[in-house]
Amino acid sequence: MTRTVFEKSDIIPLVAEVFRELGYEGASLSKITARTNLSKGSLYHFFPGGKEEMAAVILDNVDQWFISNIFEPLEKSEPWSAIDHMWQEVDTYFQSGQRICLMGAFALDETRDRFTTAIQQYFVRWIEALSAALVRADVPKEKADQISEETIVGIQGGLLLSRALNDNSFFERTLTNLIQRISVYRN
Amino acid sequence: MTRTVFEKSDIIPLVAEVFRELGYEGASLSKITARTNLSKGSLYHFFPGGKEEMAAVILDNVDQWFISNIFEPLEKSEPWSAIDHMWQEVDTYFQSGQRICLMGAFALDETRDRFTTAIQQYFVRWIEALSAALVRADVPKEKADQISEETIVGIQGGLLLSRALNDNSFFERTLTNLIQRISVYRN
DNA sequence: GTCTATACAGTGATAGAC
DNA sequence: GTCTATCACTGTATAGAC
Repeated sequence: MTRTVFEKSDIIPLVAEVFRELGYEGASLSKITARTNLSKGSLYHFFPGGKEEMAAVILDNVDQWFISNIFEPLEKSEPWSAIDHMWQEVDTYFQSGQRICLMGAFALDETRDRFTTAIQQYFVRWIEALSAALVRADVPKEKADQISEETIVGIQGGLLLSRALNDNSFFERTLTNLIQRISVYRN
Repeated sequence: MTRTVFEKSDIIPLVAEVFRELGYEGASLSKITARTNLSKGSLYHFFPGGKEEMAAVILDNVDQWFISNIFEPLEKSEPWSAIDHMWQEVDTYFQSGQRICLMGAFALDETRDRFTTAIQQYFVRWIEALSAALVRADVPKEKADQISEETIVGIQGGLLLSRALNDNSFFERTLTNLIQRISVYRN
């Protein structure tokens, strides 16, 4: 019998999706085994620290993705092209609002206290990277900080309400408004 | 031995706080018995439907509170005084960002699917009530809808980030910005 | 590296005494 | 209306065969 052998990197996105859909407490090992087609034994081979390690690795993975695809461009590339790029990446990453933000979801219950620094760093870096880009685009620092915070607030709030209302168009509408609002500072 | 006899209405806020802190899955009956000083037997006396009924009753309670204190004023009172009143109530209800929104938290995992209509109705009514107030304040309907959505998005996103960053000042800052933004339409 | 079998604490829920 | 005792089940985690 042929058996598909998985690498850890193949499993992570599968497990991530379970956490995303069910939350930390809701993502039971049985749900995870069902989704990955891996037994508990195998899961513990990859993640000796169990469920908590799985979540930690996944959060790190999410963070790395955002660093590569969003934060570093904001920090290094030409500001407005990086910002334009951010909107595209955000829209596809969150699947137009059908996918939630794991960092945000974990922040809303006591799961936050397990992963305090990971969650905090993610949002701090996002806000600071966007603000820095705006500053490089000649927006005054104080104003840039404010717009950046409002933008990340808008993205997270938009994702939440998109799910709460079960309305796919809601997140798109939120993004459109945010883009319009930030574009005022374009020359 | 004197025993304090509880009424259902006394228990609800205690149980609500457990759900708020731990989420639906995290709020185990043992945590709830500990917080209420009531045995499982007593809890099932008040809530024969168990945990799901507890959450449903609590969500209904939250909804009723918002209807009385925020939605109806927005729908009936002088628009700008109702909106001013909303900001005050929101700030104290969410304890300047230290308390999360149960409706929002439940929306972010599969708990949403247990309470779809309750969550949906809450946010729909809030958005529509605020928009209606703005329309009565002579803001064009389309613009009013947009501002209203942006405002509720801002409140929810602000609550989320306030917790994620563990920064009490964040929610206050968000509220200040939202108030400033909406006040542009004041005459 | 994958599995099955198992341990054992905790889960939501019920029965029945007081 | 409150409790204790107990239920069946699921939770995370581990041991050890292959």
